[in-house]
Amino acid sequence: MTPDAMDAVFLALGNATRRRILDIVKASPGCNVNDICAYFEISRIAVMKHLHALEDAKLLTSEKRGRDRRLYFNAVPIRMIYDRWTTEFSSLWAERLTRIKYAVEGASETRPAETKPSTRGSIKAEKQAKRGKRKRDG
Amino acid sequence: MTPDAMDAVFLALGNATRRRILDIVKASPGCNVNDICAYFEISRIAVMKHLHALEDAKLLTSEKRGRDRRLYFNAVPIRMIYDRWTTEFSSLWAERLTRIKYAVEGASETRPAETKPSTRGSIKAEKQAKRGKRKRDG
DNA sequence: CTGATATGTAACCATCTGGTTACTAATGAC
DNA sequence: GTCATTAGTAACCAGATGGTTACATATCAG
Repeated sequence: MTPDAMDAVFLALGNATRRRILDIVKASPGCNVNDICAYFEISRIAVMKHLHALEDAKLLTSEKRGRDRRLYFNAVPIRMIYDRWTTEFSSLWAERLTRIKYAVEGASETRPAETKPSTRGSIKAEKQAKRGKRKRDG
Repeated sequence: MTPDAMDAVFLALGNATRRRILDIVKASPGCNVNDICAYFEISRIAVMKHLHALEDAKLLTSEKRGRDRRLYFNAVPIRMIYDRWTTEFSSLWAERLTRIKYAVEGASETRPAETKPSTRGSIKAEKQAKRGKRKRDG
């Protein structure tokens, strides 16, 4: 799953109205735009923008049927994130809250420090000031 | 999990830089702000804003230690969404892609229609027009 | 055809987002 | 104490987001 696709999915889900729309379409597949509008106080155009966002994220599919646009829920993107998380973070599901414990109790003096800080890039100044001295290594 | 909390989590995850930051902190718990900055070309202030967003979403915790702010990953919010999805959408994990098939093949004449369209709210006009006249006569 | 319904498009506006620079404050090393 | 380092705050800016109104098009019911 490309980062852009992921952005689209998370951003689409990052709005309560859109999550509600998703729930509604999931509950009544084949409904049209006005059906969705009936649930909200915002304008039809606003609803359509939400629908576009959800379609961009591929969380909804739609099909033109006469005057209507029929809407359907699509679980695939959620499934893909689900899969990523279950693999990516699977160890954490096992650990549960142990990371919190670590953060509070375990971290006193040790600093695991960096893993691969590549560029040491400098925006303007700020990092230029660092050139002279370096410490904390020996 | 409150809708606002959910918004915060999804919006925090809806940005590739923030997801990368999350990965970095997860890989090196206890790192400080400058450690994170070393991975990016953007300014430290921009990184801090991302860190604030992640802390708002409770995806990161931090602890002030001398000059440094030490950062730790927190899996709880992701775990909660994970749990919501596995229960909320569990049937869909079974169905897999059948909803797509339905959308393309199954939906021909039937319209499951609404489930509880409440208000029939009207923003300004648009829905007012549904009772009386029309204007498109010129 | 006439007119109502359903969707689509365009232009506008306020606020949020993600970035910047400039400056301030606290702490650690010598 | 002095000064570099780390973090925080404030003000600014371009572009995205989420909302609006006005208008346009397409289809369905007579």
